[in-house]
Amino acid sequence: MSQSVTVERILDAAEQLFAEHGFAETSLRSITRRAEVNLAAVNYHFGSKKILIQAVFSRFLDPFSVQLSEALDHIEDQDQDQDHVPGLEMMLNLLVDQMMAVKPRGNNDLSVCMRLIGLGFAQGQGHLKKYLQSTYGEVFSRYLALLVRSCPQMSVDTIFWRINFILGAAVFTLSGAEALRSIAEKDYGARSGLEDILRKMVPFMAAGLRSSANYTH
Amino acid sequence: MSQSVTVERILDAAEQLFAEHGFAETSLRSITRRAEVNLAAVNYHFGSKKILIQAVFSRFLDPFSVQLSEALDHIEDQDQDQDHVPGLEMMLNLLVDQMMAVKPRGNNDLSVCMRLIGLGFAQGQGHLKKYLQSTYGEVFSRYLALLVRSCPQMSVDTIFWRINFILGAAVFTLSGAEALRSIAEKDYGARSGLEDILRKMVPFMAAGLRSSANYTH
DNA sequence: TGTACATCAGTGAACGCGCGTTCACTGATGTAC
DNA sequence: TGTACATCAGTGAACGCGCGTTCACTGATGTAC
Repeated sequence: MSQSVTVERILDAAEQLFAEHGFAETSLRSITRRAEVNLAAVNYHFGSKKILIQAVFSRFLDPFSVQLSEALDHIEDQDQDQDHVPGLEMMLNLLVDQMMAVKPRGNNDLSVCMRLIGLGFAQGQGHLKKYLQSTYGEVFSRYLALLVRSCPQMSVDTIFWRINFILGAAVFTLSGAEALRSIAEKDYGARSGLEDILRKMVPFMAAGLRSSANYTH
Repeated sequence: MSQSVTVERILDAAEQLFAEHGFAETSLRSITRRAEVNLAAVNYHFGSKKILIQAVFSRFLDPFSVQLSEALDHIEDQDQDQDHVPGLEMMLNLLVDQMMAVKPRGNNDLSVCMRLIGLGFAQGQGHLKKYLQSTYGEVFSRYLALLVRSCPQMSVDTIFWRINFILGAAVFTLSGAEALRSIAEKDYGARSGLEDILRKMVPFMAAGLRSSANYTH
């Protein structure tokens, strides 16, 4: 193995603990205790806690962004040939497909990664936002451009805010997905997988994006 | 004044710094430095950092929840008399009205409070979620019951998830409202107040809640 | 084949620092007699 | 009116603790001659 087993153990433990308690609230001592490795190993392999946090994101975002990028290539190629614009639901489902397809590791828990994304948006950690922006910003922008093209003609302002609304709905729901699923099961006995939730979002988002009336009060 | 000026100074400073950096990342030393009060004053007046965090929320949520509760009383009374169900847009706009109406303090910045709510959802701070649930859960449930009644007939499962989607859109957008507004202004020169953003959400949310098709893939 | 050296993963113990909290104390104001 | 005591907001300095990071070191493996 090119990567040492210690590195993987640290990343596994860090991923779980960050998702449970947040970045600032998780100490290197708790991570190395769970990983059953020496405290100094984190700074030996990663250099600092900051870089460890970024590495946790890279491990699942790298394969995801590569796959998504290829899917976008495919769509752009098709468009050039046939000159047809993909539907809104198709574009949203594409993202769900890509999320479900990414299986970087055996023990990978998608909802843990979702929770990390949610935390990344909310928590301080300015370095993390800069890192995510500079590393994955381009793929994200490409997807957004295609999504906008699939929306009915509307003002830049309206599109801008509605994209933020759907982003918020996704991040919020998925970062709390674990908890929400158990509430749903307890309250009315519905067991839903992560994919079910994502698919439920599609018509909601499509309808929201399409809604015409700027309701005047 | 019944409340000492020191207490207000601490709450003002804590509110701003929590919103900027998060709860764990903000030290009592930085709060008391900005408030220009003695470090020990926090523990003297509040007892602990935990209770200070809760007090910051109480200061703006208490007046809000009282006003909202009165507005809900009014709607429930009207309904009994006239037996008509308020529209979805009306219910959503009601919430915006209440948010804009609450002016607990002169220097109050609504977007700072919104950001705190967003952080409260995302950050660890288990004690905070318990506190918010036990203190404001009842008003929230009452509003939700009325909102559900205004939705077209649909399954419990669909309603449950869609409520979470709109909650996410609201929390996410408002907690980053300050940053998003400056991006919008820089990118396409549109200046929008907080109320503008909230009103833009109404048709989006109404359309999302109403969307009928459970799009099959 | 044997020896000297380099590289590298990992370790144990300590470093200095900033944290939330505590405590004995001050000084101003109110109250009882 | 004067004195003794109680209450209360606020203070300065220190407490012990857990934090991220550093450093000298070990022991295994690879490489050169």
